[in-house]
Amino acid sequence: MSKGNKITIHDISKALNIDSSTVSRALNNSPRVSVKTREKIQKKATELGYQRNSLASNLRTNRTNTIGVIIPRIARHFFATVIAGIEETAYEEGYNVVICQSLESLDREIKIMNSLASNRVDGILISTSMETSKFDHIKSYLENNNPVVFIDRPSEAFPECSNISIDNFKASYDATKLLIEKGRKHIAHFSGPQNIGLYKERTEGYMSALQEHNISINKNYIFESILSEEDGISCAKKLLEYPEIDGLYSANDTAAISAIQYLKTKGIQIPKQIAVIGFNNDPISEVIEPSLTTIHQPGFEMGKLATEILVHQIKNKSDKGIHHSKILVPELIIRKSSENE
Amino acid sequence: MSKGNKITIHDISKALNIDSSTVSRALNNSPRVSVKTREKIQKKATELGYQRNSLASNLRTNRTNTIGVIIPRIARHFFATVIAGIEETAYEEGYNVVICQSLESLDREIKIMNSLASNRVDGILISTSMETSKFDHIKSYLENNNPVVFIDRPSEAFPECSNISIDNFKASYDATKLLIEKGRKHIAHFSGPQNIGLYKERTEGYMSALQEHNISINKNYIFESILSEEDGISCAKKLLEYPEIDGLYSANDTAAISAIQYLKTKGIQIPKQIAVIGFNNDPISEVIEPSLTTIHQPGFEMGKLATEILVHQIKNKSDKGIHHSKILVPELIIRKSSENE
DNA sequence: TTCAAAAATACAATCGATTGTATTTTTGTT
DNA sequence: AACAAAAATACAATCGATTGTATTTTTGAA
Repeated sequence: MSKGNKITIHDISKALNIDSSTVSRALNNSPRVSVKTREKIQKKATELGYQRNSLASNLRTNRTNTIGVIIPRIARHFFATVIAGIEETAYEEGYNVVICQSLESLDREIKIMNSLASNRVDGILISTSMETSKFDHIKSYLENNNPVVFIDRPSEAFPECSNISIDNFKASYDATKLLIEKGRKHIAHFSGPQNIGLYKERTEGYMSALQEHNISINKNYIFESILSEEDGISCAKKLLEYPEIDGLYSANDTAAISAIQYLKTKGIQIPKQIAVIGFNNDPISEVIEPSLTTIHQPGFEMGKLATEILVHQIKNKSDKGIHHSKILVPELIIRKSSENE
Repeated sequence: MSKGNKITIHDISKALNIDSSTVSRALNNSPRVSVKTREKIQKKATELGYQRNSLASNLRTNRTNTIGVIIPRIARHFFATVIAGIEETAYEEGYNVVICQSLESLDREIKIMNSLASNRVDGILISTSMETSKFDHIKSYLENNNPVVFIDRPSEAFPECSNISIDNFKASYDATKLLIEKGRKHIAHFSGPQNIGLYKERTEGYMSALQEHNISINKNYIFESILSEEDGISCAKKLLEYPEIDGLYSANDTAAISAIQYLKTKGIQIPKQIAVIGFNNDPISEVIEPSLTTIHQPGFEMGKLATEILVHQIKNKSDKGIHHSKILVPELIIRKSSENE
């Protein structure tokens, strides 16, 4: 037993002189096995330390009861909440979850996708990497009749797939509007890579709010980067070249926070001189001083919703081709960094 | 092809009129297949969109090239860095990684363990949950001749297993000593569950530093909890009942940070009135004001090291029973919360 | 040209569980 | 007691890939 030779149903079968098919059925609580035999078999199974070999089972049944999840980075607060939502729903529905991080690399994303496919997960939830502009890997997975649901970063490439996202335009519009209402006239924007729809929408929301309030758009006030901590600092440096700037809307918290810290070292008073709004509601945003006004994305619900849709598609393969996309509404959380005391 | 009927080696075999064994060997680049046939087969494979069924392959070979990882919570900064280290080494060595979070629940930990075992992962890296005081699930996994390496929360229950941990005693001792050297006389301690070795060691380090500096230990100054955000606040409340307290060493950053925030609302000046040191070097610790003196654990290296050992054990099953435990040295990061200006 | 050695390929069993069908046993009715 | 129906169990094929052994083909030296 402790020799590492794993116990199989055939071992139980031999030990009790009962056919392995009956053993299999007994262990799966099939009504085709009498209660008496079933109990005998289950007792022997625990006695021998039997543990089902899922590889064999999944191979035979052609199902793994497993959902693959591909996200850029598990350490990011937003994605951590998405995962929590995914796991909650998945476990309720009896599915296992395999979490993989692409680290924003297309190459890794492709490798992960192949690995999940070859391990025959029943479906995939994906938030594509920043580098993902080709979709061949997703296309070929879909062509094998596997369901995919996109989270947070929707893909126009597959109209038959569901997208769970938020209204980035509106969130950005509202954030920028708040700054305008607070009397800010020269509002800068830290924007993300414009090839990613989500960041493009955020920039558009910003611009639209300015326009509708008759503030002309100054391209010099828009600083594009991948919004890392370092980018926040270097963009803040550039921002200081325009002393008239009195407001900043950053497309994520990371850059907003490092910018605030840098600006404070330069003696700039936040929010008095420059009011700041971020995006994501990272835990740090509540702790930094001044606390950061930001936009909360309902990550947990997004995860739940995406999983519900995916599970539905797994269970009803015929439903393929019908998308159930949802655009959720994020919430503007007003803290001190945007207020005039 | 797009009907969802996955292509197998037998489809390729029929299409080319070559035996499936040769197809299998060709796809695995076996030298037993001539270059000419191999290329023909590989061409046809891509043409048909073939993708290896890992379930079948793993069942046959009795290896999955996969490492299971069980940790309490992926969202915690320390564990996120551990995972980064694990993934880096694992991928270098050609292993996949399955990450699972127990959410500090023994029940979930057991379920995950069974699932990983039944999916026949080649080995498991585990940081046990706070609730884990029985080890039957680990024992039975080990008895099946599978390797396990413990990370961060070592287990004395299995002397044959490797533990990768840090010197919690020394780290705590050093932190407390720093507070003493800064002239603090009445130092409180937020301690974690004492049934967990790691937290016990931290408390002992604290006590030992006091003793060696001839400061008597006041049990009232030790506040035990699971060190959540809420615990930080409630312990801080209790701490205020002892106005003489002028120093605080918390066994994690989370509690230290929420305590600081609470104390600030009560008009307490940090570090002037109470100097604070945390544990973990969470990203927030750098941002909070005053920035938090804390202890950095080398999570990335711990992950790498643990994975190296596990992979070694997987490859050399005979090595079982020889442990290669390592105790790494954490680093005290001195910031403002412990300084006298 | 012949033939043994080497190279290439084919055959067939196997991994462990599932499941449709066939067979045996039990049950209950007359 | 006889027998059909129902219940319980056994038989055997299968999922897709791997691998030891057997067979066929090719190569090259005599």
